[in-house]
Parts: sequence; structure tokens; C-alpha cells
Amino acid sequence: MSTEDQLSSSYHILTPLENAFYTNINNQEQPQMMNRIMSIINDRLDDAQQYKDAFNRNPMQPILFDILREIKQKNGLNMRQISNEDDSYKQELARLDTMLLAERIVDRYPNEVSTNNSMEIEHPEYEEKLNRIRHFYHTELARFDKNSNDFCTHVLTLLHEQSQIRPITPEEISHMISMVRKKLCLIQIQLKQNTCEAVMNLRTRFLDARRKRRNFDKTTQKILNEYFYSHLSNPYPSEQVKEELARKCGVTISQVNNWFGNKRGRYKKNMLKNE
DNA sequence: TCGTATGATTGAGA
DNA sequence: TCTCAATCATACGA
Repeated sequence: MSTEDQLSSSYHILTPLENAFYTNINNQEQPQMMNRIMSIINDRLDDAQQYKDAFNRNPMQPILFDILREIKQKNGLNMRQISNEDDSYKQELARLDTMLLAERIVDRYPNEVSTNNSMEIEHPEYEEKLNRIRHFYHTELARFDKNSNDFCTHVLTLLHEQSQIRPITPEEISHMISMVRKKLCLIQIQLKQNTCEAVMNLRTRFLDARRKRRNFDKTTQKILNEYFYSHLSNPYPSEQVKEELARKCGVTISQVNNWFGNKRGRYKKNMLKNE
């Protein structure tokens, strides 16, 4: 169906503006305007500028643009879908921002001093590499912000220029900008994901290094041995006791479990050897 | 440097 | 899920 047919078939629901247009089309000085619009596709480029200028000077041009804008609006854009996608991107960005905050790549407020948490790794090399990741992230983010603002401004300028020669609704402009922002948002998500991944890799490397065994200090050994030998008949501490011992010794419950597992096995082995 | 002690990991079994 | 036994990797002391 041609555009002209579409216009005709929807005549029964025409708005007052459309009615005015058709009345003018049918009765007044531009009866061939629609035909001219339809055939313009076959024109040579050299002629096109002339037609465009003539079209822009035509007093009916604004009315035609208004109607076409209304038709576009009716045929509509699925804003709800865009809105849902926006929400999921926002959620993903919020999740990544929380991670970047926790890993001290970003501060909650400018000049805020990061507080230490229990998983903090205190190692000069770790700090140095973390600083490099932080610096890279902020540099890239600043570059991204500048480029995306420039790009959006450019798109807006382009759309504004385009609106002189074709009907563009404000919703359509807003839709296009939101599409552009959505694409930019994906780049931002990628940057943040890569940064988080880099920090995780760094953290894993240093946590692995810390897994190198360290003997428990004398106090810890004394506390654990005291419990073990005073409960030789049943050296299986309850969960509550394990928690208490872990707290007293400043080790994890898992370490307490390992210690008792090793101790029972080795004690038994020694006893058998001595018999 | 080497033997031993020790914390952590893994796989099997209850 | 807990325990045990075997094993690994490292710390430690002589």
C-alpha cells in the first residue's frame, strides 16, 4: 500500500489538522504536491536540491510535516520495551558501581577516605597495581563521558538539521537519543565489567599468594592443644566450641576444623607408632 | 641443607 | 556434611 493509499484509508479518523490539509490538497493551489513527493525518488540529485528548496518554500510544507509527524506517532515506537531495557541496564550499572565501590576503584564521595574491610589486602605491589587499574578506569571513563556527550550533541545537531527536510517528532528525537544512550551505556557496562574483572584477577592472585602456609602463633597452638588434650576421650568440639576457639585464636572455623582433623590423625598415628 | 612439623587440600566413605 | 587418610607445600629448627 502506498503512502497516499494509507493516508486515504485512514481518512475516516482524520484529525482537524489532517482535514485542513486534505481540504487544501483537494481544493487549492497544490494539487500535485503529493504526486511530486511520491515521484521525487526518481529524480536526479541535481534536480533534487531545487525541488527541496521549492518544497521548503511551499506554504503547505509545515502542515504536511505536522501530519506526517502525527502519523509516525500513531504508528508509534515501542517506548515500553525501551524503558524495560533501560531499567535492566541501570540495574547492571548499579551492580557494577557497587562492586567498584567495594574494590575502592571509585569513592562514594569525592575526597572520601576508603575504610578498610576484612578482605583488604595490604601489599605494596597489590596497591600499586590497584592504583594503575583505578587510574586507567578513571581516564577511560572521562574519555568516554566526553566522547559520548560530543556524540549526542552531534546527533542532536544532525536531527535538528534533518528536521528541516523531513518530519521528525520530538518523541522520535528523544527515541533516537535514548537509542544512542543505550548503545553508549553498553560500552560503559563493558568498561566497568572489564575493570571489575581486572580487580578480581588481581585479588585472586594476591589471595592465592597469602594461602602460603603460616604456622599458628604460640598462643593459638596453646589454646588448641589445651582443648585437645583436655578432651582426649572425645576430641570433637561442637560447632559452638569451634566458633569460640576460632574467636579466641583469631583464626577461621575452617582452620580450627583443619587443625583438629590433622591433630586427631597425627596423634593417633603417633600412638600406634609408639605401641 | 635436610628432616620434621604443620596448615591446607582432596577424595572416599559414612 | 563431617571425618579420616593421604598428600602437598611450606615453615622451622638443628
